Amino acid sequence: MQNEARTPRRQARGQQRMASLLAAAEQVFAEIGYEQATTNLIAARASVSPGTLYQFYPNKEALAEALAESYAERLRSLHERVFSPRAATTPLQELVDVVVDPFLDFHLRAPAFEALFVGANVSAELAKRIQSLQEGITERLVRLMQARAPEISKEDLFWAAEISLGVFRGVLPTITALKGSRRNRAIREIKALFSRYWEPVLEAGRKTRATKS
Amino acid sequence: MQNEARTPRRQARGQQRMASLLAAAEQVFAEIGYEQATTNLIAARASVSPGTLYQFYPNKEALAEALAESYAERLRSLHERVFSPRAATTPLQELVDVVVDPFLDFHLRAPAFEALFVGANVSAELAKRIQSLQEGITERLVRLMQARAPEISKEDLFWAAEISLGVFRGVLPTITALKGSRRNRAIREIKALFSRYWEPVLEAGRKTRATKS
Amino acid sequence: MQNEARTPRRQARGQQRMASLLAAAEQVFAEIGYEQATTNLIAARASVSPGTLYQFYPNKEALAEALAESYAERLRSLHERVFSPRAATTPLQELVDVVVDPFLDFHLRAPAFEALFVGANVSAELAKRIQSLQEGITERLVRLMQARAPEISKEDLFWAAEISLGVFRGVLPTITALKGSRRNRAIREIKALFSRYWEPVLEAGRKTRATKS
Amino acid sequence: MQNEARTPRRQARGQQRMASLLAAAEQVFAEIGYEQATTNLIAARASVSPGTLYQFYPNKEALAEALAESYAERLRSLHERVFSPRAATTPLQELVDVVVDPFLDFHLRAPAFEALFVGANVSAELAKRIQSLQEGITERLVRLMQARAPEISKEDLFWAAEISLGVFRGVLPTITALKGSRRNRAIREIKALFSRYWEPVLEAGRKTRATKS
DNA sequence: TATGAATGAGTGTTCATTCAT
DNA sequence: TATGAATGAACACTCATTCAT
Repeated sequence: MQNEARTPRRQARGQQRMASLLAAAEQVFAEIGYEQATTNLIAARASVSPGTLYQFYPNKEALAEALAESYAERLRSLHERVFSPRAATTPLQELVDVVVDPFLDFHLRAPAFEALFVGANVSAELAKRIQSLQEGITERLVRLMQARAPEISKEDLFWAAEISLGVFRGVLPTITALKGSRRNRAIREIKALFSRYWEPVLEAGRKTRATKS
Repeated sequence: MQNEARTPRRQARGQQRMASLLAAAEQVFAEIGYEQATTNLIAARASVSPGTLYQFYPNKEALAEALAESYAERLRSLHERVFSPRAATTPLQELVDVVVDPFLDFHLRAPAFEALFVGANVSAELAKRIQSLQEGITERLVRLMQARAPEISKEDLFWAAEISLGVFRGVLPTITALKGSRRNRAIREIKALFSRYWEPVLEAGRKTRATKS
Repeated sequence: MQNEARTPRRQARGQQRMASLLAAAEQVFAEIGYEQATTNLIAARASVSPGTLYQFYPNKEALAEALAESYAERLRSLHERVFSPRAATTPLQELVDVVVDPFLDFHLRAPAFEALFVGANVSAELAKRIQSLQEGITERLVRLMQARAPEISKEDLFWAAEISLGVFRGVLPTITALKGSRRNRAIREIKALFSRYWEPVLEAGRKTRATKS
Repeated sequence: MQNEARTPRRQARGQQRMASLLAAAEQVFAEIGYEQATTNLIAARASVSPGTLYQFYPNKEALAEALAESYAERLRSLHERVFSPRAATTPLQELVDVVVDPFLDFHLRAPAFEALFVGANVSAELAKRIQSLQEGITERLVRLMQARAPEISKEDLFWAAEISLGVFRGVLPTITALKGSRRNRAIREIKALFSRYWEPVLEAGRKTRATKS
């Protein structure tokens, strides 16, 4: 009787613990990086003992994995919103907003993403999953571009996407370090950059087609 | 007589050791980052015992400092070459080459630059010197842009420079990870990006001026 | 319910560990001195791993500090017993007993006192606290002498106290090295010394006063 | 020819090196103690390389041994001066001067004596030689006392000597720490102590004998 | 003879992980 | 389930001693 009543409650409490541990890990990874983060610090941040942490996550990397999984989930929903069929026909200015804003928003809400995804010394398995996540983004971006500029070779589009993502990663620290109007100024600048960079790629064909029709 | 011959030879050996230790440190920092790098590993990489390392460098940070000093020196000579008065009048395409190529070359020959200059837990003193190095680059870039586009506000130019450097940092890993023709392709792409991004900033005024004359 | 019972037990274990680590440190400091003592040796003496030591004491000096604190506490209670108002009127022979015996007892139960308090390379803070402890003893002794011999200058009393403490420190190793009846013989001798040394200082006035009354 | 000419010169230079190394070791031992002293520091103090130090002294303890030997030599000459037959008949006040002053002088000129002779972690062999040195002093003192007070048991005299030496060791740091008039004041005090302490031992018999005769 | 580079075991200390309670 | 004490290998760094020159 009691067991039947307790179990779900216990499980609920367990879920909460896992969530708060994960939140603590995210904070700590974001602040000092994956390798520098200690499991004792994460446990303390979550106000539990180290033993408790290990009851829910078998080791430090499991926290990274769970975080990566959560990020992957959020990225999936992001992709559905961003890379919709509509994106193929949106005007460029708007497209930049439609792509950049959600990604920025994602990164601001996923502060440990960079810490985990660049240079973290994780197991080969996790590294592979992380890589496939990144490649997933590239692929989606290539497909979006392809839909808008079918006359451009897939290879050219791949490089444009690859570089675009590099650019995004590069300016991210600048943006997260900024606040308020200065952050908005930086965001305007990076959007201007993408507009100018993508314009010949994504608009050339459209103009031609527009002329033709 | 013999003494005069011997002493320099021993000192030469010391200089060589310092160089090989620094090279080992650079390798290791680049591979696994400053904090993750262990002095024992660096010593082993240089095929000496830990004690030998400490005969030449009093602590781990001294290696970072020496490396930073060497990088600063190279950056100074880079700046002189890149930010010459001529750069104010070079055609944009050429300017991109003139700016991007040396910086790329520098980073390819300074593999630990990123590891040291981004997020390494170094002493306040070294951190300050590193920051001033970075700010020096931004400043030079702003000044170069100002010379070409005096009609644009200094603030706008600052943001353009800031974002440009972020972009550069962002694509660097992509480029260093590549080899041969694929690397060249990526470099072409990033140059295209800079051309398109800078064009309105740096050419608008020039065209106007050209028209006027 | 269980939690209330369990937690104190764990904490009790911690208290025991701290005590046994402190005892081990005291032993080792006494045997080979503060600087020569290694934390690994102390941990081994307490039959724990080095990590355990550091769970309770953040560093080697913290052990010295805790020991000093414990010694200071014992000294305070010693002072209350020894430097009572009664001491001003006790006959000299008895006074020697009343002063020497408790101090001897204290040192025999505080074997690391000398190792810590003479020449140990500790932090400035701890060194200051130790010095104030020592000065406290001198001061108390001077005050006691003053109560018995108000006609003698404070400076003379200060020197008598200073030298007395030096004497005590000097004979301490001799006494701790001895056992049984030989130790008692040495103690008798040192008491004879103090009697003869203090007699002119502490009795001259008393006799005069006695004669007068 | 050259060899015959060189050898003495070389040996002379070697003697100088050994002396300057020994002086450096004495300094360093006195300043930071035997264990804390590093051979590299001693070599640097003598302005030679570590290798040179080891050319003359096979290890750190050899320096201590040589120093102990030098101290033993000085002690021997001290003994001859102090423990002369005359000492048996000198008035007590004068005897105190005759004994205390040379010993104080010796210790002020042998600053590493204490560092070496109390608690230094040296080989059993050296420890034994050091102990025999100390016992030599006790023995001489006992014999001197015996000459003055033949009616007192040898055991009592032994304890008086033992404690006297402890006293001396105990006040030595106080005296070496002082300078000028304050040092003289302290020396007066310690002499007063010895006068009062030895008086019953050394004078009782004399008075009796004087009365008898 | 003199140098100073080289060694490597040993310091104090940290931290991912385990385990008794 | 939750605790926090316990572990021990590994880290940055030191130093007595050796050795090539």
